[in-house]
Amino acid sequence: MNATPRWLNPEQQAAWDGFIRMQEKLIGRLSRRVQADSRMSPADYIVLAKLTEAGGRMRFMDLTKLVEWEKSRMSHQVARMAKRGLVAKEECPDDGRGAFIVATPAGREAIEEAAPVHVEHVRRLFIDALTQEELDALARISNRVLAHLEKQPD
Amino acid sequence: MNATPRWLNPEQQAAWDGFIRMQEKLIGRLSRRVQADSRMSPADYIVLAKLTEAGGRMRFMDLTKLVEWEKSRMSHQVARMAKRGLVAKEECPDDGRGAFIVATPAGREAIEEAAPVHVEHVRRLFIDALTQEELDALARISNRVLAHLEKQPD
DNA sequence: ACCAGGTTGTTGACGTGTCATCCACCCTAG
DNA sequence: CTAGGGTGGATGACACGTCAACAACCTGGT
Repeated sequence: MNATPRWLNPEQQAAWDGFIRMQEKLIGRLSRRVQADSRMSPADYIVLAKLTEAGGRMRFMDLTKLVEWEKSRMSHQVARMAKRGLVAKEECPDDGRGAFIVATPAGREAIEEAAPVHVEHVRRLFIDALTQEELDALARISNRVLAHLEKQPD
Repeated sequence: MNATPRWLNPEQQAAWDGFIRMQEKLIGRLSRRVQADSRMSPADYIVLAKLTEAGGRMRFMDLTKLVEWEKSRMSHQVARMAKRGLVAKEECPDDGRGAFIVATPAGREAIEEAAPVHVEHVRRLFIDALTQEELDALARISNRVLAHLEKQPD
């Protein structure tokens, strides 16, 4: 009923399957290890990392854009992190709607403890699997795909 | 306070960051498109695909292993899919604990409709971004990481 | 015959992501 | 100065994944 759906050829299929499997296992393992070792989810980690890199105090929307998340996701995430004492919300005098997100001392302590653990796991699970040439090739490929996605509608 | 945590060097960092960004955007886009176009989640898709490939009727645990999921995840997923009429559960005469998962006609219809859409999106978002050499390189790299993960404890 | 230990599969609680919707506020054209 | 549209964020409903615990069943050794 439609002119042959153009299935993937075997090499394409192998590349896609391999990539999907690899990515699932790798991310899964890393998430579990980070969570188990540092009591922080990967989401907590990246938010706190970016926030403290930027001085530990940012407007909500700036943080959202920096991390490249949807605002609703960030809103939920920040709410949970606030409940657990990792960040705090302050209201913004300049803009009545606005909010500042601030890393609490507990948050700073958590990220400083988590960061070396995180990097060790990345090294152990990923970096150590590949040569520098392979890493370079992967970086190039990733950037190609990212560039392609940006040109692509939707 | 600790013998330098061995941060990643710039090339390693670039490879990791690029990979993570690419993988998040790519998977995110694909999931949203598949869901929007076919009313199926990626999880529905893979379960139905593997199930029908295998004849449309399998023991629960065999399906779980085939898809490489945890049994609890599969149990939840199958429950949701059963509620939506994509699969059905039958009990197993040989083993009192066991269950067969069966693709319903609606399930078969759904996967047959979704598959070409899915492959088109994979092609458009991913395959078309890369040359065959790059795809081969990525496949090799993925397999290296997978092999590395299998040797790695935890 | 029995029981110890391994399978099969479910369940509930919880954290997370998405979507749609909403409100409060800001800003600019008229 | 005011109406409308855009922006900053929050919220509620829902799908999804993980973990830990559990119930039911099978299997092998004694």
